Amino acid sequence: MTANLDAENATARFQIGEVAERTGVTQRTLRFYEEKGLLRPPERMDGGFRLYSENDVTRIGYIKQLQDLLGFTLSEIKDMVEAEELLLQMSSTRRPDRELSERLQRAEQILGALTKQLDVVDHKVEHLTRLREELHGKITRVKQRRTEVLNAIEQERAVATEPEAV
Amino acid sequence: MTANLDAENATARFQIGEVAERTGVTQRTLRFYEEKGLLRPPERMDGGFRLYSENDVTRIGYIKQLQDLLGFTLSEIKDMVEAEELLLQMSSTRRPDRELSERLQRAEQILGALTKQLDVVDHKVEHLTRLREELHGKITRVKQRRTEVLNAIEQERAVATEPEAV
DNA sequence: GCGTACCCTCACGTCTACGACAACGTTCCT
DNA sequence: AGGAACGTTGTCGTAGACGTGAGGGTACGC
Repeated sequence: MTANLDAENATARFQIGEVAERTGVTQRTLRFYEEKGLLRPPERMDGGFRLYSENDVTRIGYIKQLQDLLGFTLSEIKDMVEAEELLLQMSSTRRPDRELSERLQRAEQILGALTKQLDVVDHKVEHLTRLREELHGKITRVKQRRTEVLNAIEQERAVATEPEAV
Repeated sequence: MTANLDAENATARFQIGEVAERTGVTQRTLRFYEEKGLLRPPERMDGGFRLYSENDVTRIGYIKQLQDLLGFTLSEIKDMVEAEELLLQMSSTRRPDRELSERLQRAEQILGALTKQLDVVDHKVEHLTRLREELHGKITRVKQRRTEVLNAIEQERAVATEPEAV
């Protein structure tokens, strides 16, 4: 049982400060995510310092995306990244066969999560494009009004400048 | 000075319960929005019951949109709806001229808010479409894996069914 | 004129997603 | 070996966005 040289191996590790800087989230947030199960507990140095992998860094970006773009709560995001986790496990699974039905079940589970995300994304895009149209309409109308007002000002100035003769 | 028969006049009024039901937000939330300046204080019946106009109802929907779709905070939304307010006032302004520069300034203000919104919408759409592509990719990959697993199961079954002769 | 459904204003509670210390240990460089 | 920079686990605080009663008034159909 070749120990746990699980997929990520000779890749670089970063400690929390660097990760925070690179991802733009605070150290507190990183620990918080870990505490909430959004990030698997990273490795530690002998002294207890956290060591994140490149993989973790991308996952953090993914979490931020789900949060900022889709407006998911952290507990929803947890489910999502768990699916992602499964996906990674599936891709790099070295157990060659056996438990085929289990692997199938995982695939279905991941598919479920992914299609759910896609659904949300599609809905959002749809609503946003609708909103975009509305905004466009409003903006052109306001611009119209603005030029009207500008013309009025123009006229007023002309009248004021003109010598008071009738 | 024809009293304040401001734009909304002989239109129907609804009390808070009905508005809550129609808009899908709680009564508490409606009062909260009012308290926070997101909704102008509605009229009241003699007894003090709130009376919302159709206009208010649409505005509430607008607020929800800004919150759910764009992820704005309520204080940001407040600015937005204030701009909307100005837009309505501008459209229905019966003061025919005078204060032209003021009207211009309002137009600019509204334009600012609207273009800001449009910016956010565009950014969101862009990011979302990118995310959509990623999801699509992942989904097809997982489906690929799934069919592989299904084939493997198929084969296993075939082997199991086959009589044990070599 | 009374019952019931609806509404009012406080005021405190809650949940999420962290921020901000305190008190203390670790690394690493010189 | 010592000190600056960095990290650790608590614990408490906070801002935003409401939820949840308490205690009481209002609308209106019968």
